[in-house]
Amino acid sequence: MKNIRIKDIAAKAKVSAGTVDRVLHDRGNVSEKVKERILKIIEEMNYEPNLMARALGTKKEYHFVALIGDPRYDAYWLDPKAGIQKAAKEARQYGVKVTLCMFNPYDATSFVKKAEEASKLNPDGILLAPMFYREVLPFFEAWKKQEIPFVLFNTQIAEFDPLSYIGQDSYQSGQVAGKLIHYGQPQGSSILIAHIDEEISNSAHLTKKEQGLRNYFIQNNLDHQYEIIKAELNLRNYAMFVEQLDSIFESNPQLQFCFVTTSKAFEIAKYFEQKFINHIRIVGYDLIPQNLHYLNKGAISFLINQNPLGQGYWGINQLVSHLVFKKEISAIKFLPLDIVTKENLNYYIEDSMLYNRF
Amino acid sequence: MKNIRIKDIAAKAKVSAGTVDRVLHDRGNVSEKVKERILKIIEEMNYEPNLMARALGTKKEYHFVALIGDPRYDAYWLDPKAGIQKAAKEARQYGVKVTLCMFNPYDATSFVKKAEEASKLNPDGILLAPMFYREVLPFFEAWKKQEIPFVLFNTQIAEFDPLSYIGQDSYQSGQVAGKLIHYGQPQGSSILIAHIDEEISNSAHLTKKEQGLRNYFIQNNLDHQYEIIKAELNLRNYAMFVEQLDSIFESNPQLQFCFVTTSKAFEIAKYFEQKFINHIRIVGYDLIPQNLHYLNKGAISFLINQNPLGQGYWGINQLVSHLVFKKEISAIKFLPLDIVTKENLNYYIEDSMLYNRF
DNA sequence: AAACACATTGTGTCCGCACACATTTTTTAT
DNA sequence: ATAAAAAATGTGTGCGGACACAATGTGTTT
Repeated sequence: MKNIRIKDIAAKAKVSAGTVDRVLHDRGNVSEKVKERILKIIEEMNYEPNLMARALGTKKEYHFVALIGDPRYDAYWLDPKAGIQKAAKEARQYGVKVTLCMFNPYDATSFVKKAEEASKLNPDGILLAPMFYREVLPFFEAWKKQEIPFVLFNTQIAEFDPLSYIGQDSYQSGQVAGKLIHYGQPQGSSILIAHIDEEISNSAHLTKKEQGLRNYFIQNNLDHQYEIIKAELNLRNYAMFVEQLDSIFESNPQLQFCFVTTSKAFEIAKYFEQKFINHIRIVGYDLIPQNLHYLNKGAISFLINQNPLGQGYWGINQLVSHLVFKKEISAIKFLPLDIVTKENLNYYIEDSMLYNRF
Repeated sequence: MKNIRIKDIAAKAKVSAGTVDRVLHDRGNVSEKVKERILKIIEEMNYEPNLMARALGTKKEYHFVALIGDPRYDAYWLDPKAGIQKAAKEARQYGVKVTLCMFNPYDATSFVKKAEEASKLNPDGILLAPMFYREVLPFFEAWKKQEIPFVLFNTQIAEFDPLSYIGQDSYQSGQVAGKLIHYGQPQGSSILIAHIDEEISNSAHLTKKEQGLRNYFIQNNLDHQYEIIKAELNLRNYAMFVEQLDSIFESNPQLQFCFVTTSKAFEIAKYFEQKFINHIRIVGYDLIPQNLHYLNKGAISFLINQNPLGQGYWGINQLVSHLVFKKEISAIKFLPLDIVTKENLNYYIEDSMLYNRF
């Protein structure tokens, strides 16, 4: 049994293909009676359009904008960028163009400026990492009014229903970190939670990671065995950063673990290296080169992979699926919480990430 | 600038589209001179065929056979089967049909019988899990003679170059297990390697996993701190299975870890449950329901995910990519060594993570 | 009843490619 | 030199869908 075509439906309904087409696209100019008959037949025959034929016939062009951090300020953004570009390349032959608007991830003003640029381009869809909560809200409203669908990634924001959110369950990643620490030291331990280099008030996901970790111990009735110390650190002033760490580790000699909620675990590793500290284990996020360096040296025990490349890729992919192929897409797409260590690292880098999962 | 079409190349080369087409498909009947000219232009203009138009235009039907284990004998095979079926469904509209041939994974004769069935169907391609090394070799030869391309998955066999191999690096997964054990007990420990329910002589991957584990400790100069005990166990006779375990744990009271190289970690967990043993940590393979039960209870610490669903999916996908879309495909596709624990489990089983492709 | 507006339905072409078939050019045989 | 065979090249159609446009049909106005 072959696939049902518009022709087949037209034949069964004793109308022409054009009429069926009008019904399919709800373009009107079809009598109620015929419309219902056709609709019923479509239902019965379980018609599914041939997406390739559809894409082939249409010459509509789609223009998407990706609003992401600029890798020149933070190398983390190399991966999302690469993922976006890969998706853009694949979608090019379907008439999709993607413009990158890259902001300074440390500067809200820059974000606003680039978001304005993005708006001015009047794209058919937007993919963005809404790093600055306060600043992004007015844009959400504007895009909604203009009916420009947008997909969020990297940072979850519940409000203002986007077309889709791609990212990780930050809370759950904190739980994973809890497990790794607990498994590494079942008798109990002293843990430093370090939020490095991101404004915590504007970054809900950092708090979620922290909560996930804390709740792991509470839920498992281990909270009296594990002491948790929290620190917000900033690298703008490196001397001060070191000073703060000095003070923390001097006053807490019993510390055995360090959980870094941002991609800056390597900074802690570097500090340990300089101070000849090697008894404190580090769990962090993101497979950026500096982190990998210390992962391979054994200074970092585990990294939780947020698959930034995949996030960028699937972000564009969602836009394409929805707008070009008019497929149903899921409103939220959690990527797996990959536990990465020196031994399985190879399979998480490169663009193998795109193929190896669905 | 739009995509280059055959027409564009034809115009530049001052020939007709038909001639370009002949060159593209190497169908001959083109003079050397013209062929080279066209080839050069194709190169220059960086032509990439429109795959949708290609798939649309051809009415050729493809018939693939998937030769896998029957889930009725071992629930492990549910996942590969599901992955294959998902890929088959997606590929259906390109004229692809997939027939499943499922053998009893504990019975080489059954494998041979089903492999013969598969051959008789004279398919355009075969995806198979070559579980029985000796028995599968003659089929490889036959298929090669018949020019039926085949893709291997699940079990790696180096010889008889298949179109592609999909699976895990078994050796490296042993290394991961080593890391998990070392991290959990840095001072050294006593480890049981359990090969359960598979004939080790016919399953090279079990040995590779073992080697990976052993070498982890050797490479890190820890081999004098970690004592490794090896056991080959069989579940045909459960009483004997228990007896063997009894004897092992009685004579090795210092055991702290158990590394199960097959998907039968839950059998060890069950045994521990019955014997009220809870100080020995288990690392195993495969997210099958029984394993997940004990993972959630905490009896199993980690499972290494072989992503069997993905293996099935990508196996069919490779055949489709190669034969239907005539894409270049990689000869080997290692899937990541996912470290799965209770806390990140959800993201490896939900099929909401089955990303849509376009 | 003719003229017209408007609602409804049908027809044809294009999208890019593959392949069958038609046509032209070149080579070979007589 | 000419016919026949072979090689090289060109042309046309269909795949399934989208959409512009053409062609009906229906009802209203004068």
